Amino acid sequence: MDVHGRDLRYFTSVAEELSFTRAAERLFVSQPALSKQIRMLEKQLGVVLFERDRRAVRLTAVGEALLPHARAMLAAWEAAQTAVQEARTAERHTLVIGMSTSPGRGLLPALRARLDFRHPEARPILRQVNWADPSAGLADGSSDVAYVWLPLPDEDRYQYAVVAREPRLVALPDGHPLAARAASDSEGMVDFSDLWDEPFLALPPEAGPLRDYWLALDARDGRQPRIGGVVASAEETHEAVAGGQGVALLATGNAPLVVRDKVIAVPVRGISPAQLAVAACRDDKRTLVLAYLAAAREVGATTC
Amino acid sequence: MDVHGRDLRYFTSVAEELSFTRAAERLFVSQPALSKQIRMLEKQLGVVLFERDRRAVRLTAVGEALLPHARAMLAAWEAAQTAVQEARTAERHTLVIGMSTSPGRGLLPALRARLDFRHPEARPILRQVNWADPSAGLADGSSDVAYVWLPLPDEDRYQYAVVAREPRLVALPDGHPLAARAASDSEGMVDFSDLWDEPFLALPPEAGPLRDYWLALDARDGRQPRIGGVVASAEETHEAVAGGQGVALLATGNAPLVVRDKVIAVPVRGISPAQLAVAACRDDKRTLVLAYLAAAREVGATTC
DNA sequence: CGCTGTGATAGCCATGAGTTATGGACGTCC
DNA sequence: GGACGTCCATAACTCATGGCTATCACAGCG
Repeated sequence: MDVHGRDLRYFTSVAEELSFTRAAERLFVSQPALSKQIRMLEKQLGVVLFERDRRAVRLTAVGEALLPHARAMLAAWEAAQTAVQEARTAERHTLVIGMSTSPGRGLLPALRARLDFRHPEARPILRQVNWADPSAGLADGSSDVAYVWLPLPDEDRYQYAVVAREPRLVALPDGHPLAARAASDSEGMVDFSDLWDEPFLALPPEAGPLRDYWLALDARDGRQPRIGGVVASAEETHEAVAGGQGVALLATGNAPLVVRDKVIAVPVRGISPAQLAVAACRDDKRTLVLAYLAAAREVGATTC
Repeated sequence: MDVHGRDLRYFTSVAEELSFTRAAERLFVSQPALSKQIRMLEKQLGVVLFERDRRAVRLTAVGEALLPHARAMLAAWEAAQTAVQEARTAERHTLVIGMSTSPGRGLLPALRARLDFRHPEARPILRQVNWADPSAGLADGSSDVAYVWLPLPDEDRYQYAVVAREPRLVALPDGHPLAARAASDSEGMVDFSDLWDEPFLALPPEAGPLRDYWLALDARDGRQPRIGGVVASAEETHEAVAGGQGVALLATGNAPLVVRDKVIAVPVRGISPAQLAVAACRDDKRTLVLAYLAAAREVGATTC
């Protein structure tokens, strides 16, 4: 039914040398082994491939018919092997970088430059992941490294480096009463306690602890937040805030993505700053991944 | 180094089914066997071909790269097999008919018709063989059946059927004294004893007993013949006789090939008639060979 | 909770591909 | 003409491999 590639190699060698002994030493096997294999091949095909005269070995018509096919298959296998190796190195040099929204803040070019310097062969690929996955693709392996907001669910499964630490703002419709209150504040801020009764836009439930974090559950003294809607992208957030469905906490660096038209953002007193990190799976020891994390640590040291 | 075709089959099956279990039953092997083989293939190539998630199996980028090559090789093997089978049937239907000179006497068409009747698929091929080989290619296997003159060297190696039995003539230059003697003979013949001292044209030494036969050694009472030259074809014989190098014995049916211009042929008294046979190797039991011999026997029964 | 379906693992066995040693048929050389 | 060398085939053995069954671990589902 099938052939072993080896048998084809043996066959072509004997066909080229027209001698079992010489072919055997060219193939680095013993002559009886070669004889036997050729016999097995002939038996399998039900034909005679070589005419073993006392003094000479020569191809039969059938052998002649097989030879070009055998050569073609061997060449095809060579090609297949190189294709596999190429795919493998391409894969080794590819780094899939997951992110929810563009991390901005000049982070991507800064890290890219550091990666390029150490690993010019690297081929980083940027990948947008829905906000519903707080690990930005790490959890299901679709990203090698990712820009994530802390805290991560299952945080001990990951290794990470914080690259930005920024106060959180609240996004409001521009006519909102709290906007005026902030304007009258000495620092232009609002207290989070003033937001307790506001309807909030939340991440999808799958986001787990991250959803809680952006609702600032820990700063509510045990009170349940009112959920005004679920959003899974900057665009949705803008629309929902402008439409009066609720307010939403934002990292400072993300404000430009949401603040326009009828939406403003105001700093909030009494909640912890947001932390953006570059993360990877804890057990991932691949060179490029570690290099990207190292770059993140360097950049993080200067920006935080 | 090489692959077993089976592994490629297994690989493509799993790639198509994206399930080891289903692929295994499609391949009529157990699921563990399939798992193991795929692992071995991956180990051999040093790459991961499938990503086995708990719930799903999918091709890696490397697997994707291998798949088309694997398919191509399987297709190539299919093609190779059909090529071999075609060559085999072509070979089975081919009958190489060896002959020294054209046997003439209407034998070829008569036998051809009988062969066609029984085996319309047969593809007889006529092959001219030098007179130096009295077996007309049977000895070295280059002919399957052959028109030969008896006696054959190693006669027990062959099976044969006599298809013509004819008096032998002697070819002479037209001015030769024996031509006149024959003309005055009551039966228009010469006695072989009259030829004892003539120079004879002989077959090459390799022809063995056949050379002796056409020198009619047995009718010389122990006297050695004088050899006027060596000939290996009808054309050479004509030239040599016409040129006076010597005389030569001929089968009646072959006379037309030699007798023209300055060469005549005269019946000889005192030597046995020539016997033309169709022969094959004794141990050759192939259908077409036996059929041709049977046809020869039928035709021989009517002509002898 | 147990049931089902999937892939991996373990242990067993037959086969297959390799080895060395040897045999038989020719050529060749002294 | 006998000794030897060459070449392919055969024999006997070893060990890896490909197959099997039985079983486990885990996820999804009723």
